[in-house]
This record gives sequence, structure tokens and C-alpha cells, in this order.
Amino acid sequence: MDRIIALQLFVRAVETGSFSKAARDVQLTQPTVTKHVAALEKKLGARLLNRNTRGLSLTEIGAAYYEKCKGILEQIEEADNLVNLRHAAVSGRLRIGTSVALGRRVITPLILEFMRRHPQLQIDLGFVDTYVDLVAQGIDVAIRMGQLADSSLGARYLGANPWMMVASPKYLKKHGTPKTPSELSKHNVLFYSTVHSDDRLHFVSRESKRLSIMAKGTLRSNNLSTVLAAVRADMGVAALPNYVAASSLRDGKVSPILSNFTLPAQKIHAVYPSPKQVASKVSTLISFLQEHFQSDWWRDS
Amino acid sequence: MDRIIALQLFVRAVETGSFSKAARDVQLTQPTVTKHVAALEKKLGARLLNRNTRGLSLTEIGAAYYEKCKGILEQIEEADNLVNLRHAAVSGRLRIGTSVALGRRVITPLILEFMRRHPQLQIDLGFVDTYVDLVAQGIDVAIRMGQLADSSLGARYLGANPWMMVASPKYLKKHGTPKTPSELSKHNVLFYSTVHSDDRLHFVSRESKRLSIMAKGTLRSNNLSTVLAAVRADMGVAALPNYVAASSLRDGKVSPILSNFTLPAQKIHAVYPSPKQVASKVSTLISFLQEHFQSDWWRDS
DNA sequence: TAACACCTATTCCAAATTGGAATGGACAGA
DNA sequence: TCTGTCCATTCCAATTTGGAATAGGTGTTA
Repeated sequence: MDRIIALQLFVRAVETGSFSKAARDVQLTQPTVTKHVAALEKKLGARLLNRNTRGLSLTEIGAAYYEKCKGILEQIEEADNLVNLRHAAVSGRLRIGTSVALGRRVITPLILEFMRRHPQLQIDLGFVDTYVDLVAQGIDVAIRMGQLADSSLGARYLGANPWMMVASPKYLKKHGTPKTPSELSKHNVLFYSTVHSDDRLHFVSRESKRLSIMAKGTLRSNNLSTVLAAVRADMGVAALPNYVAASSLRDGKVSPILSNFTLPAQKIHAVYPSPKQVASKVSTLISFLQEHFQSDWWRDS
Repeated sequence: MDRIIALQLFVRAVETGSFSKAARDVQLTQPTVTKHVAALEKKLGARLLNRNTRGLSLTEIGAAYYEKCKGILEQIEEADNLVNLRHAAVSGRLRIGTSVALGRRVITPLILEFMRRHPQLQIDLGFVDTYVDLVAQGIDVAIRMGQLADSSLGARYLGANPWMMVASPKYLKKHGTPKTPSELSKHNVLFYSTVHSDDRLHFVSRESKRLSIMAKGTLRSNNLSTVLAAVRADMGVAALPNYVAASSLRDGKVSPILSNFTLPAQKIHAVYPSPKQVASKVSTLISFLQEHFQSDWWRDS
């Protein structure tokens, strides 16, 4: 027996003065009400209502219990409403986790726009490149690149993060522009160590041929800005996400190379603790992000 | 699913930080806790706890709900305790119903003693000779004479109410003392109309022979004191309950007659609205009354 | 007085639900 | 790598659930 239902039936019975009416009120049958109230009394060990074929009357205990119950039921309803409101509302605290580079260049402006649309939100935007436990850290959404660890998390595909090979015009003038990936072996290749943990680069040609080449260079960093800065300083060639290269391409400090070959794009996902019941602030944010990760989103960076 | 149990499990899970521990706390298994919390979340339509293989963490909604729940569970426990206390306590209001004559002469002094023993009680002692609906009137205990209407009420036998035939010595001297019931036809018989609604009296002889005789007289009343007063005023003979006659027997204003014949005794019962769960103030009173309705209780009146 | 309307309690039963055991998958610490 | 612990899921027997039907009581009305 659901005791809350029992309480509701008891209260309705008191207020309508009849089990039958209470039953109709709640779309149940009279025997059900009889049984619930009887079970409630049995659990309490005391009689709440004296019944007659003619009607009901509260016992002294029943009267006291009724008063208390009304308050309790009110509170329960309050609690439910509280949940509904919060769940439906795009407001409250929203903790977002993202990688440093993407976060700084791409996510930050998007979030600023999102905040403009939802002034009720209190955003906590955390930048971490290492793996974090969403549940332990209390993070509502994380934006993750590359392969997802298959776990119990919920995830939504946001878009692709394409990469390109770049170098500065000055470097190319001095060392020549490579025409095929294999020529990279003659160049100084700057590595973003987080993604290219070995010294290997993968390409796909126009004819869909896969190429994997080894290369070496004088700089490895887990910070994309640093790698970009090195490229702009004519230190060598590098594989960079388009969004990192974009502004430097625009100002001419950096040029694409090997544009006939494609570097593997990373998948961008929004990840959240559970796929079960997603608060609307979370789903609203994810939809918003999805809108903005269209085909050439990285040009805006 | 009992929602109150679900709330309890949820709260315990939050407080112990683990479904398994919460389960042990409440002597249930972990799958049960999982299911209850999941069901609660489904009903609410929102996630309360984010789970990990490593542990739990409250969602924002969960945190708010948890706070509310603690209060609710407290209130529920209060309500339960309130019921237990009141049910076990011999205190509060106690409404008693009784017939006028018995109430005035017998019940009143008993109740006064009962009140002395239980000062917490607030007694409402109502005298009515007509049938009253216990439930409708909110009466906790009624003392009833004679045959019980078989209904859903609870009842407990308290004792017998014996009757006797009496007359004043002066009357007997003037009209003679009847030796057998049939001689009553020559006497003026005063009737208590409530019991002897016809003009008929029933006797049982020493040899267990039943006798039914008709008689007539100059007074019928539904008030026993009136009938007694008439007997004391030498107006005739009457059948009276022993307790009514007792004091007049002691002061010699009235004498028993036909003492070889027995009048039918009434049964005295305590009657209460329901036999299901009897508040202890009620059962305490009934036990008290039972003690005092021993074989010759009426001598004290 | 009989018929009726309406009440609660009880019984019976098919259908749904319950809680536990077993199992699976994930993770952390030794 | 092994072990212990965590939560989720599945499966199943046993219980419980709620409604239809019924019983039994009481006041109202014709």
C-alpha cells in the first residue's frame, strides 16, 4: 500500500464525509478506499474514523491525525512542484566542463551568448584537459573531443572538429612547401602532444588512401596555443584544429599545406551524467551548442 | 511502490552516500533501493542522484528535494508518534452515554472515581434513555441495558441488573402482602413504562417455573425515580431494579415482596463504535466498570 | 410497510507489483 | 592483475493490488 495515497484517501474521506465520495473524487472504487484507510489504521494501530452504514465520524485521534496529514500532504505537493519547476526551468546553477583550447576559443563565446538568452542561469565553466569524473565533480555537461569512454554517461553528438596542416609563409619560403605527407619527414613538425602522443600523423588522400607517417620535430606541447604560437614564429609545420588555425589563416600569418590530404576529424560530444532524466537547462544548452556546431563553425573562431 | 519508503530510502542513500549502505540500514537489498529511487525519480520526472560505480552525488534538484524530504519524514514520524501517544494514553476527551436512572445512581459515582484515577481525562457524561447513534454522536462508550441491537458495534458484558418487586410497609399493611404473582392482579401495580411497555410481568419460581401475569395500576412512567417515589408514597407495588430500590430498602421505606420469585435480570453492556482498534482510554474505562459490576454491586447504590 | 437509494465491509480473482538472488559491468586500491 | 565494492539489470516466486460482485445496514419515500 502506498501510504501517501492512503493519507490522501483518508483526508478526502474526512473532507467529503464518505468513502464513496472520496473514491469518486480520486477515480477509484469504494472498496479501495475502505481498504486503504483500514490498512492505514492497522499500521498506526489506532482507529481514525468510526464508520456507520450512514457515514463517518472522526475519532479524537483521527482528528489530530487529519490536521497533521493536511500539512504533510501540502508539503509533499510543494516538494513535487519544486522538482517540476526546477526541472523545467532553465535556471539555477549549470556546471560545464570543457577542454582548455576549445573552451577558451569556441565554448566561451557561445556560453556568453547562452547566458544572454538565459539570464537566470548561473554558469560555472571549468577548463580541464584531463579526464574528469562528471558525477564526482558534480558537472552537468562536459564537451569532449574524440572517442568517448563507453560508460553509463549520456552523450550527444555536436559536430566534427576538423584538423589541418599549417605552417607560416616565412617557414615555407625557407624550407619549401611539402606536396605529400611523406615529405614531412624533412620538416620540423610541431606536435600537440595530447592528441598525437606518438610521433605519428594520419592522412587520407583524395582517393581515400590512408597514409600514416612518422615525423619528428623540436616541440611537443599539450597546449594548442603554444603550438600555434610556434607555427606563427616560423618554427615548423603542425597539425592543428581548424578552429585554432582560423584566425591566423585570416590574418595571413599561417597557411594551409597538404590541403589535398585530410587529417582525421575528432568528434565533439556533449556528455552528461545520465541519459535518464535530463534537466532542461542541460538539454537546452546542448541543443544550443548543436545549433552552433554546424559544418563550418570553426571559421568564426 | 510505497512513496514514503521511497523517500526514506532516498534520504538514507543521500546520507550514507551509497545505495548499498542505505539498504543495509533499512534491512533491504541494494536492488530494492535502486528500484525505489529510480521509481521515485520517474514519478517526479527528474533525476535526484547521479550515480557512478563509485558513488552518488546529488543533482541540484535532488539537493533541494532532499531538504524538503527530511522535513516531511520528520512530520510523518511526528504524526505517527502523536497517534501512538494518544492511543496509548488514558487522556483526552471521553464521551460516555448512559441511561438516566443507571447513570445518575450508579455510573456517576463510578465515573467520579475513574476521574480521580485519571486526572488527564476530560469526561463528557451524557444521559439519554432513547437509542442514540454512537458514531453520529461521537460517543466513545455507551452503557446499555437489555438486548443489544446486533450491529457493527463492539460490546462487552459488564454484569447483570437484577430486579425485584417492592412495596412500602404501610401499603402492605393496608392491602396485604401478595404471596404469589397471580395475587398481584388484586394490587395497584406501578409500571416503569420503558421496560414494561405492556402491562405484563414475568416471574420465575424457585422451581424454575415461568409465570407471566397481567396487572394494572394507576401509574406508568418512564422515570424510575418517579415510580420509586410513588412506591414510597404507599401508592402500590412495583418492579424495580435492585439498585433503585436499595437505599429505600436500607431506610425501611420499602420492603421486598414475592422474594421466592425472580424477575428477569437485564444484561448490562458497554458498547463502543468499533471492535477493531479500541483506544486505551475506552478499554481502561470498560475494565474499570467491569470490576465494579460484581455480583452485588447494586447494594452500594 | 415495502421499495428504493446509498452507505461501508467483505470476498473473490486476474493482473500487476514486489523484493531478493544472481548476474553483469565498472572502477579503485593493493 | 586480483580483489572488493559499487550500481544496474534480469528473472522469478510470492505477494499485493484494485475492481466487480455481494452482503448487510439504515434512512427516505411512496
